[in-house]
Amino acid sequence: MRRMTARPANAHQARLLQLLRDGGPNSRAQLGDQVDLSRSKLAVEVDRLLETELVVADGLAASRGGRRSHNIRLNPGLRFLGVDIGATSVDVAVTNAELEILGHINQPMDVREGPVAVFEQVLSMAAKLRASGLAEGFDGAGIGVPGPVRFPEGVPVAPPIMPGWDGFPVREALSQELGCPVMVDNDVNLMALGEQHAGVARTVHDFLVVKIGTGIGCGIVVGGEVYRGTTGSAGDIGHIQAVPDGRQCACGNRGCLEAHFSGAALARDATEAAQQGLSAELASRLEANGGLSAADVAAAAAAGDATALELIREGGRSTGQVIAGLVSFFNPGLVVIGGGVTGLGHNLLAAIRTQVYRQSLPLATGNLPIVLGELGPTAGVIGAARLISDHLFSPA
Amino acid sequence: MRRMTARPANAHQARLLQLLRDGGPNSRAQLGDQVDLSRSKLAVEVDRLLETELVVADGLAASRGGRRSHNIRLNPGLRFLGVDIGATSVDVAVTNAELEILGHINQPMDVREGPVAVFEQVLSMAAKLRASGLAEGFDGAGIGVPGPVRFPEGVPVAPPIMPGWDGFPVREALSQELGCPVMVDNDVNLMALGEQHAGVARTVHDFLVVKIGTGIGCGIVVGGEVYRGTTGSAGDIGHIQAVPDGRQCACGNRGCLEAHFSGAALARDATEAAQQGLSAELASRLEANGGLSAADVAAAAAAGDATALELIREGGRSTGQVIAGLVSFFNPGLVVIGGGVTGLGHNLLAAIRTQVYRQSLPLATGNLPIVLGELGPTAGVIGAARLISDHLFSPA
DNA sequence: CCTTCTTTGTCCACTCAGTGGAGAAAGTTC
DNA sequence: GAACTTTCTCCACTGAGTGGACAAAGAAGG
Repeated sequence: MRRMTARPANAHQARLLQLLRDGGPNSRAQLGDQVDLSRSKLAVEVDRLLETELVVADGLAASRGGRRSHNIRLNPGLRFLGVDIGATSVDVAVTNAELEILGHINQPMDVREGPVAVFEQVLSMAAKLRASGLAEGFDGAGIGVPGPVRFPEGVPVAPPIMPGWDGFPVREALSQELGCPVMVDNDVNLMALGEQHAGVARTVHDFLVVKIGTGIGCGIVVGGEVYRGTTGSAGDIGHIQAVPDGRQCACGNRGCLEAHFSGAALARDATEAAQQGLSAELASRLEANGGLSAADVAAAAAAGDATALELIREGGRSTGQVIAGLVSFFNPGLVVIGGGVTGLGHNLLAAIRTQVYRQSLPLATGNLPIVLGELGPTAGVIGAARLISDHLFSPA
Repeated sequence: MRRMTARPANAHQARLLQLLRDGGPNSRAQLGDQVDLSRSKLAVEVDRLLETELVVADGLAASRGGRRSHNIRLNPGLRFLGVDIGATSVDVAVTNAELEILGHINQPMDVREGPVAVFEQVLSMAAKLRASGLAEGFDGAGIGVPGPVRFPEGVPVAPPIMPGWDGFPVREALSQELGCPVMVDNDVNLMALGEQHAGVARTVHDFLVVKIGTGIGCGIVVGGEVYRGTTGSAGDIGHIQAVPDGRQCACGNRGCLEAHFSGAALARDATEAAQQGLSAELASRLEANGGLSAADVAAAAAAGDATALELIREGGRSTGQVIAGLVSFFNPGLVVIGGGVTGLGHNLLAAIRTQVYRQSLPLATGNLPIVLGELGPTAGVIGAARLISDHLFSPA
C-alpha cells in the first residue's frame, strides 16, 4: 500500500482527525455535534480529507432516526509504529490510526549496547511485525528512550544509563531507515501519554506518572500537554534525596531515591537479605534462579514472606516521601504509578499512599487518587503511537 | 474621569493592547512590524480601539525617514490598583496602563484580623492614593493573598495562616467596593508575574519563584503562564520535609521546610541563640528592640557575627535541599529567590546555590541561574496589576 | 533648491472562509 | 400511509482580511 504523506491543511481538519482517532468512526452529523462548524463547512472539510485518503467512507452509521448517514473513519490502512526502549528490554508494536494495538513484541535487550545495535534489533522486530501481515509499511513512528531527550530535534542528551547515546540523532536515523516521520521522547513521557490516551488519566488535565522500573522517572502533564522542562530533563526524580546520608548512588550523591528503591535496588536488597539468611523464601528463589529480580520479591511477598513485604514497604515509604513533596509542589489531580515494579501491586501502592496522605497537606491530597497504571507494558507503545499521531494530525 | 469599561473585541485588539502595555507608545507602522496583519486591517483595528478610548493618539513618533507617523498609546488616564496582602503587612500601589507604579504605600497589618478589617484598611489606602491625585478611580484591581486561591472564583481556600478567610468572596466583595473588575491570586504567583513582566524573568518561559517571607511558597510558571494546580495549592512547598524527624511544625508533621527556615523560624532561632549567649551581637539587638526579626539577623551577619551567618547558612542549606528536588523535577530555566528575607542577600543565595548545584544533576543545573528578584517589595503589586491587565486586555 | 527614494497612511476592489436557510433524500413512529 | 426527524447538498450572502494603487510627508544627495 502506498504510504500516506498528506497532512491536515488547517486546524479544522486536524481537529476532525483527532476526533476520529479518539472516538472511532463517526457520521458527519456526529462530528458536527462535536466541532462547532456549520454543516456546509464541515462537509467541505470532510470532502477534502476524503480526497487526501487520510479518511475513508465506511458504510452506514447507526441510525438515530431520520435519513441514513454514512460513517467516516480514518483510513484503516494507516499504520503507526510504537517503540519503547527500556533499560533491559524493547517493546515494539503496530497500531492502526485509532491507536489500537494490532501486534506487539517484547524482547530483552541492553541499551548499553549502544544505538546501532539497538536499532538493528528494533528494525528487525518491526520487520517481523510487517512480515506477519499487520502492515505493509509505516506512516509514522514514535520512539521512547530511557533518558532525557532534546525534544524538538529528537536527540538524547547526557543520558546517565545509556552512554553512547548522547547526541545520537535518533529521530533522523530512524526516519531514514523507516522512511516515515519519527518523533522521539523520554519513555516516561510516553507512558504518561499512553495513560492519558487510553488509560486511567483520560479525564484529568494535570497529573503525574511515576514509573518505577530499572530506574525511577516521572512524567508531568500540565493542561493536557506533556511538560518536558528547559533542557528535556523534567521529571528526573530518581536522584532526589529520599534518605539523608543514605546509600551511595552512582551519581555521586548519597540517599538518592533510585539508590534506595528501583528494580535494580530492590533486586540487590533482596539478594543481600537472602544471603544473610533473613528469608528462606528469597534464599530458595535465589538458589533456583541464580539471581533475584523485582518479580521474585513480588512472588515472595504474595507468598507471605515478611522480609519481602518489608522491603516493599520500605521502598514505598521512600517513594511516597518523594512523591509527597511533588504533590505539595505540583498539586496534581491524579498520580499514576507504573513501570516494571507494578507487579508489587497493592502492597507498594498502600505504602506510597500512606506516606503521601500523611505528609502532604489536605488541600492537595483531599481528592487525589493515587492509582496503578491501567495499561501495563503497553502504555509506552500506545504513548509512542499517540506522540507521532499528535504530530501528524496537526496542521503542517 | 469616566472609567473605561470597554474590552478588546477580538484577539487582534487584545494583542495590540498587550504590545502597547509592554512596549509603550508605538506608531501604527511599528505595531504593524510586530503583529503580522496587513496595514489596512491594522488601521481598522486601531481605529476601533481609538473609538473605545482604550488607546489615544499621542503626537508624532520618532521619524524613521519618510512620512511622519503619529504615536498610539494606551489611554494615559487608565489606572490599575495592585494590592499585595502579606502575612504581616499590605502593599497597595497605583499603576498606569503600562504598569508603571505611580504611587505605592506599605503598611503593617496582621492578616489574622480577618477579611473585613483588612479590606477596610486596603480601601482606605486606596482612597489615600486616589486623594493624592494619582487616580480618580480604578479600571481594574489585582489582589494577592498569602494562601491558596480558587482562581476562577477568586476565593481563598483553606488558607493555613489566615483563618477566617476560607471561602470569603474576595473578588466579589472588592469588585463591589471598588466598582471595577477584580482578580485574586496567591501572593507568590503575583510575585512571579511581576518578575516576569518587569524583573529578572522577562525572557524565560519556565521558571520558579521561591518567596521566603513569614512562610515559604513557590510560584510556578510553565510556558509563560502561571500554573496553579488542580485545587489552587500548587507551589505550597513550605511543608515539604526538609529535615527528617526535624522540628515540630504547626501542620502536625516534623521537619517541614517552613519550621526550619522562614522569617518566623529565623527570628525564633536568633532569639534562642541570643538568649543562650551564643552571640553578643544578637543579644544586644534583642535587648535594644525587645525582639528579633530577619532584618536583625541580616544586620548581624553583615557585621560579621558568626552565629547569625551560620543561621543563614543553615537555612540556605534546608531551602537549597528542597529547591534541588524541585529543580530535578521541574527542570526550570531560572530560579528566583524573593520575599522578605532577601535582606539576607548573598549569604543566603550562596548557601542555596551550593546545595542545589551539589544535589541536582548537571543536565538540570548546567545553565540554571539562581538569582535574587529584581523588584523587591514591588514585585507583588506589579504582578497584581499585570494579572488584572491580562484579564482586561483579552477578548471578552 | 529640486529630484529621487523611502516611509507612512488611506482607499478600494477582490478573495475566501464560513454561515444559515431552502429543499431533497431517507429514515422512524404511530 | 401521514407526519415528523435526521442527514445531506446546494447556494446566495456576509464579513474578515489582503494587497495593490495612490497620496502625503519626510530624508538624502547633488
